[in-house]
Amino acid sequence: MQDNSASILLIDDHPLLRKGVKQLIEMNPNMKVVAEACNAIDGVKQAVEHEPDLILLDLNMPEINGIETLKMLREEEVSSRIIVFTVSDNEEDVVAALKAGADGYLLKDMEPEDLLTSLEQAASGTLVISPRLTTLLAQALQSNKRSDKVDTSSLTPREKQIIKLIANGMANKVIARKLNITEGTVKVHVKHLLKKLRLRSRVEVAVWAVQEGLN
Amino acid sequence: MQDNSASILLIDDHPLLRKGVKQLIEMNPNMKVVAEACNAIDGVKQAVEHEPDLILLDLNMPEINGIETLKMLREEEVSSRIIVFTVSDNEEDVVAALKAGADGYLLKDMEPEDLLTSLEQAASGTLVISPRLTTLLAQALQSNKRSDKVDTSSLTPREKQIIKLIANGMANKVIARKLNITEGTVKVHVKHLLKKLRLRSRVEVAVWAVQEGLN
DNA sequence: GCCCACCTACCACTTTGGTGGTACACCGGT
DNA sequence: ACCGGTGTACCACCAAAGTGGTAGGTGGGC
Repeated sequence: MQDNSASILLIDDHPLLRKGVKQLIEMNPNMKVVAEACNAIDGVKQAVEHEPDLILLDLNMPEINGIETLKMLREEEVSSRIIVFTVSDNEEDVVAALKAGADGYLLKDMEPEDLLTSLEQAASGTLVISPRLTTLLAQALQSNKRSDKVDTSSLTPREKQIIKLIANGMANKVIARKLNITEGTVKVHVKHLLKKLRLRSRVEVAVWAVQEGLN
Repeated sequence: MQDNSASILLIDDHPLLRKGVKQLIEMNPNMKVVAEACNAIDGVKQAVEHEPDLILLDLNMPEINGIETLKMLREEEVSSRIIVFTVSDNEEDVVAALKAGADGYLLKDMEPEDLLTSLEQAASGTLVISPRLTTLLAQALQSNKRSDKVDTSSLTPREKQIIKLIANGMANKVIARKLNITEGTVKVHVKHLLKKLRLRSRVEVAVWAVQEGLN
C-alpha cells in the first residue's frame, strides 16, 4: 500500500526458479516480490505476515503439495489473489486448483512477456488461465458423458424422473403430489431404482445424480 | 463413408449464414455439407437420416433452442460429433452445451480460416473451443467460491465435518461409528446444521454440499 | 391371444431421520 | 468467577424412508 506497485509472494521449492521469476517480475516497475517461501508452512506464514496482492504458488512441492497449501491459505482467510504457477497441465490439477479457489493457473513454459502481462491482469482482478488449458477445462465440464460405471440404461423413464426430484431434495410425499401418484407408489419406484443403481439410500442417489450432472 | 471427406450437417435458422458457411466449408476438399436444416425437428430428422460426421448447431433458434436440440440428438443416439456454433459467449450457454454433451463450442465471429481448422480438428476427434471462452470455463469450475448465500461461517468444525460425511451418503449410525460418538449426538449436530443452513433434510444438505464443492 | 415390462396401489412392518427437551464438561474471554 | 459457545449424551416421540409381498391395468411385441 506504501507505493502503487503490486506486492507478490513466491512459493516454490526451487530456488533457481524463484530467482529467475523474481528478476523477471522486477523488470516491471508495477510489481514487486516482497517475500519468498520454499514450502507450504513457510508460505502460509509469509502470506499472513505480508498479505501480498498476489501469491504465485507451485504445485509440486515436497511434504505438502500446492493444492493443500492453497486450501491452507484459504483457511487463514488470506485475501491475496492466488495464482497457481506450475508445469502440470494435468486436468485433475487444474480442476482441483480452480475448485479450491485459485484465481489463476499459469504454466511455467509461458513466454516471459506473456507471464508478465498475465500477472498484471491478475493483479487487476482478472482470472488468468494459460490458453493451452481451454480444451482441458471443457472436458472437465463435460464430465458426465464419460465413465458411466452404473448402467443408467436399465432405468425406466419414471425412475429417472424420480431420481431428478430426489436430487432436488424432495421427500417422497412431495414427489407424490407433484406426480399425482400416491406416496406408496413413489416408495416402490425408489426401492427399484435403489436396487438398480446398487445404492443404499436416497441420499446416495442425490449425490450420485448431482455429480453425474442429471439436471 | 463413400469418400474420405467429412460429412457435415448445418442446423441454423438463418439461410444466409448457412449459405456462407457452406461455401466456406466446401473450399476445403476434406469436408462436405451433406444436409441443412432450419429448425430442431428437421435437424434431428436429417441427423438420423444422414448420420453425418459433424453437426454444426446454432443455439438461437425459434421454437426449440439449441440446447434442447442437442439433448434431442443425444436421445436419438446420433453418433455425430456435435459442434455448437453461435454468437453467444454467455457462460450459461457454454456450460449447458458442454454438459449436454457438445463436442465443441465455436463462436461465429471467428476468422473463417480458424473455423476451418477447428472443424478439421473436430472431425478428427478433438474437442474444440473458441479460445475466448477460456476464462469463462474456469469461472464455471470455480463456482463454489462465489455466491455464498448461506453463511457457512456460523457452522462449527464438527458440523462441517458431518456435512461432508452426509454428502458421502453416510447414515447417522455410520457417522457415529466413524467419529466415535453416539448416534444421538450425530442427530443433534444434524439438527443444528439443518437450522443454520435453513434446509429441511439431510438430502438437501447432501446436494447443497456437493454443488458447493465441499469435498 | 399371451407374455412382459411398466406404472400404479395397498398392506404391514422395521429402520432411519428429525424434534424437543435436559444435562454436563470443557475452554476461552470478560 | 461467571458466561457463552461447543461437543457430548440421554430421553421420548413422531415422521419419513425403506422392505416385503400381492395385485390390477396398460401397451407393445411375438
